[in-house]
Amino acid sequence: MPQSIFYERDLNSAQLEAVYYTNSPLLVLAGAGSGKTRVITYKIAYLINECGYSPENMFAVTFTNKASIEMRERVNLLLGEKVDVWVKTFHSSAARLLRMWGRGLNVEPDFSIIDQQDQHALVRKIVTGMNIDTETYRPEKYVYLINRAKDQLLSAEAAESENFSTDFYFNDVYKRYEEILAKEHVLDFGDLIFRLTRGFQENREVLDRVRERFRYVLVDEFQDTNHAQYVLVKQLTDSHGNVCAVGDDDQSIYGFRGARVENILNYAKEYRNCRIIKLEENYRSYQNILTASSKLIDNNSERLGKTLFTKKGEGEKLVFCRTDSDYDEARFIAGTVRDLVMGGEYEYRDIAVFYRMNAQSRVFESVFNQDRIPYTIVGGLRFFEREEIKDILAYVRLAINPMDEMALERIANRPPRGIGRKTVARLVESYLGSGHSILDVGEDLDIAASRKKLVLQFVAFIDELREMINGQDPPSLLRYLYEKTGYLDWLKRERRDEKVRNLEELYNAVDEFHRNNPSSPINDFVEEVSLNQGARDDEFKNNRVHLITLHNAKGLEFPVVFMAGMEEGIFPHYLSGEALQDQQEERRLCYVGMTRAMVRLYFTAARRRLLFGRTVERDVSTFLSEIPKELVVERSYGFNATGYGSSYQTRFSPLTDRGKVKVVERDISGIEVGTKVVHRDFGRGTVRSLENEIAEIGFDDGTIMKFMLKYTPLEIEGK
DNA sequence: CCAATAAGTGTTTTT
DNA sequence: CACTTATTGG
Repeated sequence: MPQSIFYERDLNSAQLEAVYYTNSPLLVLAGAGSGKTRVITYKIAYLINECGYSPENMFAVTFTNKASIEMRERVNLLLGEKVDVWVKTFHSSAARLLRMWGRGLNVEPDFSIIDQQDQHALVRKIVTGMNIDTETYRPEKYVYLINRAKDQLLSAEAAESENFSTDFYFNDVYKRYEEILAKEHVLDFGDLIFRLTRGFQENREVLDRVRERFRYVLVDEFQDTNHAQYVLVKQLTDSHGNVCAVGDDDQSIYGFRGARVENILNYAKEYRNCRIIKLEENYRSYQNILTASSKLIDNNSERLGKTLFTKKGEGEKLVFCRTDSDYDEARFIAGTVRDLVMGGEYEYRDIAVFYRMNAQSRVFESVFNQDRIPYTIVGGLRFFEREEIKDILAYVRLAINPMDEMALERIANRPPRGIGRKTVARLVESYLGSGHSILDVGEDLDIAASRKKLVLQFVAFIDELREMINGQDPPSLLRYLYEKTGYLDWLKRERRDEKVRNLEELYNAVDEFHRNNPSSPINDFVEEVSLNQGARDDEFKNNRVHLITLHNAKGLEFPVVFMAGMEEGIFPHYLSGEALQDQQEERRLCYVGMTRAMVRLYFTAARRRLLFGRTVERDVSTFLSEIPKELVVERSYGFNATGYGSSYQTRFSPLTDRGKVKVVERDISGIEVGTKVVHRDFGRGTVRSLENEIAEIGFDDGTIMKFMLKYTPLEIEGK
């Protein structure tokens, strides 16, 4: 029984119009914090409850996994049950459709998906193989160009005839790259969209079937679509025009991966009768934050132009603090976080620190650890990008797709089993090279007998794994894989404790996947992971400060936001390019960051910063000079400042100095090595060592910290 | 033929 | 700093 939804109560008039309007294609220009997710979710509910669409007719597409998870949750909440609405990222929808239709869309149904790391390794191999100098002809440049070509729906042949790149070797590299991918049944991220649009073009019946199913399409963050994605949306909708795109040109921050803001403009032109609705009331931030961000973004030209307003009051002034070093910057933020939380008004989870580069998170990690401030890093070195995880998954990949040479090369000798580079090269040459899979390797293999035995053993194991995929449940398969390969033992022998823990965590993830999807084969897990869907979703459950890149922060909001590293060269980043387009994209990124803040917004900049092993001096970011002075108060921190400064350590480190923490000695009986515990702020973990009532605890997310048990808010799990 | 060690080099943002 | 390549020793 669908619960009743009070559209008039929950939505303002512009939002309401956007939800109710169904007569033609709709473009919603939604300013930051103007309730765009609300519009999309209510519109889905409205279409289902009032317009006769069924849930499986709906297709809502987003860019990030985070956004899709959140939207799916909100749709389910609104409709009162788990419904079969497709809410997915572009890439995972494309992967799913390609798998569903397989050869109907001219792809091999067993294809593997490679990420940028794999792409890079492959291109490097190609370039080396061509005997070109990798210094002057850099693999990362070719990866970039290939990806951009695919965003433009340009095959290797088309790229050549259209003179896509003037690089001397580009066309050769791209062609060779495509040959290898085709031979190995491998697709990269760009292919997922490219091959789907091409498949639709070549097989109209399939496209018609898909259109019959998806009768209404909603696109979130439309300003981030690239050409290929734009074409895909058109293919799906131009027959019926049931499409609603939501976006904000001021928040376009993915130009570097082919996103085109112009799509927003073209959309209105190309879809005749397109209706445009602007959402301009901001529900998130106080006026000062809104004014400051508006003034900043005013410096960009070529905007569609929206005027955001809020009914909230002025609110707090923004704060700017210049520190001597990056460490002081982190200490200032840590101290302020502590003050805010001690003040009782905010919790750790209300606070976020934004930065331009992942590398900046290190200092925060170190200082926050010292100061016992619980934090979580969003993005960064992702769990599924770690070496050991990719190794194990490569075994599964190879078992699923025995043509996958990249997977083979990755794990043939991990753990070391006497199958080195040369031997692998020979295998590749005589089998994969001639269209056979690794499973075809037999006695006729032309290498020394001792080595041949090793290879045949390895092949037999992969074959065995392949059989298990259908016969065994994923967790058992994984456990068997750990043991039979000796991978886990190898790591233990090498004392790579963290990697061992990560493999245990991988097992847990597979186990959880299996519980949630009892009938799904491990293939589905691998696919989720390949598309980075497997991101742990418990991030928000724990009460922690969020450390997050500006790009990852899009779509989120926090009462308190720190924007760190506001220094020329870092933000705007010195590699972002001189072109006006690039500068403006950096400014939009700054705008995105600022508009995440609800109540308090802090900027920090360090005079000196240790970057890549070198100390560099930097000026304050020009972006700060674009914000009206009267909205900002300056705070100082450092040797000459009062209050904080170099005396910080002695003043702050014992918690009791602050006078606000009651010290109660805690009962520590029952805690020993191996005990599973729950920390008030840090969540679940296991005691790794215990000495003089000081315990070292390894938390589930991999962080390790030491605590004096008497003073630590710790419970034994389940007690 | 393979693994461990030393020297050298280029550093964004993400599906 | 982290990651790749060159060298040496097993």
